[in-house]
Amino acid sequence: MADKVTIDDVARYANVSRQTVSNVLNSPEVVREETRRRVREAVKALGYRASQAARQMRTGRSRLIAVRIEPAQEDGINGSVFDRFLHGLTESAARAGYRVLLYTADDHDAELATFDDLLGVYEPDAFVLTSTDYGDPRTTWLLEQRIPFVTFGRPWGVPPDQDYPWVDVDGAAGTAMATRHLLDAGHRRIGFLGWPEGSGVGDDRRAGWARALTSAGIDPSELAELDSRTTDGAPEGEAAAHALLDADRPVTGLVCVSDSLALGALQTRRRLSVIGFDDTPVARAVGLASVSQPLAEAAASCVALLIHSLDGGSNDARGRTNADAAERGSADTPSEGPPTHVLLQPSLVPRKSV
Amino acid sequence: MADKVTIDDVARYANVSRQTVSNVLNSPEVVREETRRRVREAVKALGYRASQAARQMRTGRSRLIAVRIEPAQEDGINGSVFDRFLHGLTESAARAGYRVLLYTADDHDAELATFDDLLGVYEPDAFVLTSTDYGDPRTTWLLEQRIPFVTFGRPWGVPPDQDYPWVDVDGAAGTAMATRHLLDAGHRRIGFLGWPEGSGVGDDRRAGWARALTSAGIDPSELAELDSRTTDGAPEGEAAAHALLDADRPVTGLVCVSDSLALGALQTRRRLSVIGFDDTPVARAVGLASVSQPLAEAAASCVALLIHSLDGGSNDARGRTNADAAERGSADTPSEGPPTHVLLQPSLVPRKSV
DNA sequence: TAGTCCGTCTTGAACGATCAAATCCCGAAA
DNA sequence: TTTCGGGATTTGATCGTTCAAGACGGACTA
Repeated sequence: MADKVTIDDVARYANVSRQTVSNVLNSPEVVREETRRRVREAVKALGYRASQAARQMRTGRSRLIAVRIEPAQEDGINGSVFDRFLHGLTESAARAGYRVLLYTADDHDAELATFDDLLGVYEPDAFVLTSTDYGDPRTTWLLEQRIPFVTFGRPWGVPPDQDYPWVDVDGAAGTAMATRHLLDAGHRRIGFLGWPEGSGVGDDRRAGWARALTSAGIDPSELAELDSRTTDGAPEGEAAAHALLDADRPVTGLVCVSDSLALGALQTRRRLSVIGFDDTPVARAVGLASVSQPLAEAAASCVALLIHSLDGGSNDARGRTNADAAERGSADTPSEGPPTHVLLQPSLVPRKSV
Repeated sequence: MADKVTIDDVARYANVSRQTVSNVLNSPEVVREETRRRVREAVKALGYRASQAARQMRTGRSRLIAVRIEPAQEDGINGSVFDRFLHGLTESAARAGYRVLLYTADDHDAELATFDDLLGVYEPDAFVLTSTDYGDPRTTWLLEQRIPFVTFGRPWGVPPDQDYPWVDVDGAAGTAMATRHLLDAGHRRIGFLGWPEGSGVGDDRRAGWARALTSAGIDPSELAELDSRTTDGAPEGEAAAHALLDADRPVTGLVCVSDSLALGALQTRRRLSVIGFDDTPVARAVGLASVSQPLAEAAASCVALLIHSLDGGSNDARGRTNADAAERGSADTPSEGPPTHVLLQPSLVPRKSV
């Protein structure tokens, strides 16, 4: 393996100084056309790539984005959601010239300690947080330290003065879409299999179902007997589905907050149309219709928001997310404004379960 | 946020020189006890942590381990295996003072290019490769460049002169265990639902099933009619299971090469004991017995092997894997010898499907 | 003709750590 | 008393890059 090619090697080869090479790479506009060409040739000929470590020493920028990898979920089959998000994140980050650094943490306190540690040692430029919850201490801490970050997931119940950039998928729109799909197929008794109250994500998805039913003319008083709350898991879903099927006026369709619960509902083997949420691999495997989150795009949006605050918005076009499909939230000034929010629309994947 | 604490700040605070502080951290044995204590206090008081970038410039070591994150598997429900492995890797690496850097690549060629790119820019100290296949160009390239790496998965069909460290789980032992479990339960007609020939992993798992049946006195000529090959997926598994159940002498038990196929077999709703492979979340969800790979330990072993070749084996005890549970392969000299191989034993998770 | 400006390029310093070599200090040996 | 040895500590140089300031030269102006 040839010895490391440094900027001096390139400079010598192109008959210019270090700084000129550096300028060609970082501020090409200050270098004369002809020189620029010569330097670029030298770079290519020698296979030069700037050492990130040296660059970081001078600029203080590591081009690293830190993400916590969650332990495989004990409670369901939804682990692959994070997996796909992480894959998208790695890909989008790479396109923008960043890399993803992983860390783990068992709880919020451990995570704060890890923040501090990482910042002291590897100095990541930003963090991406997932599964934020009510009163999450992590966002507060990062805001205080003025460390750039984005969350994948809206801030449920965070005081509005603590605003920060986030990306999320409109869960309510997803369940509403699923509900409408069942309505269109002729169903009138459409139940909801959800989590216990208190989960921002879960309550949001329930709201979408309720909204769709109400605007279809279903009497709001009817909703209570169609609604069901249980912890996540296939056995729990099976039990809850049985209860809804054995009621006086049984349901004929079921919108579920997760594929785990939906899988349980399918296992009743009763005559029932079921739609799950997250389009996990198991949904594909068993032919379960499901609401699919645009995870690759969510990841791309996260990167785009980060790049915006890191590079001051002057990033190259390659790293941009498809903004057409994104609904910008609050009426921010497009540039230089307060943090931006991106709410993406999910889609329904119909399969034989409906 | 306080300004960055440098080694000079610590030196001043403890009334020693830079180098002494550095020595306390890297070669404490050359520093006098009393000085060591004073420096350690200063480090704690100021919250000093060595900048990785500066350290890397001098030492050439990045304390980064690069891993490719695989796209969510299109073909099954086994994605979570990689997920859990990655989690374990991150955790074990952190314990040993390393961090995991992610990258993606669509094919082997793209991956080689990414190797080169990463090595030029971020200079990871090592790579962890997963899903290696016949004649994998990546291992050859890394060996040529003398870049440390480990693979999770044995080298199937690699010339013996290209030896390198690997960690794997003994799939044959897993299917043999599953088969014995069914034999013990009184089954005599135990089929195998496997992948088409040509996959190292798949052939190995089939061999374990065959071995267990043969040593239980089943006539080897009987195996052919118990064996079934199909591509991965629940529908494929369902079809194949039906075929085995509708044969002249139907099977009563089924050992499967994956949870996807096993899930399909369960969907036949016939009287049949089924055991899957990988203990994915869906197995837990539907009560499918499955062979479980010790992924956290596999990850720990990967890190241990890497640390061995990176730090010359002189790593601290914290990062060690539990070597008791590991069977060392070939008779290497423990230290300074050729690459080490670790073959781990899976375990059977019995559930209501048996 | 001299002065000013501007575009282009070069030089010196700095980022924060470690390596290699020099220095200091103290006790033992000559 | 001087010399030597060696443990403990310090000093100077270096890794590869970018920042800040300086140098150069031609054009334009006064």
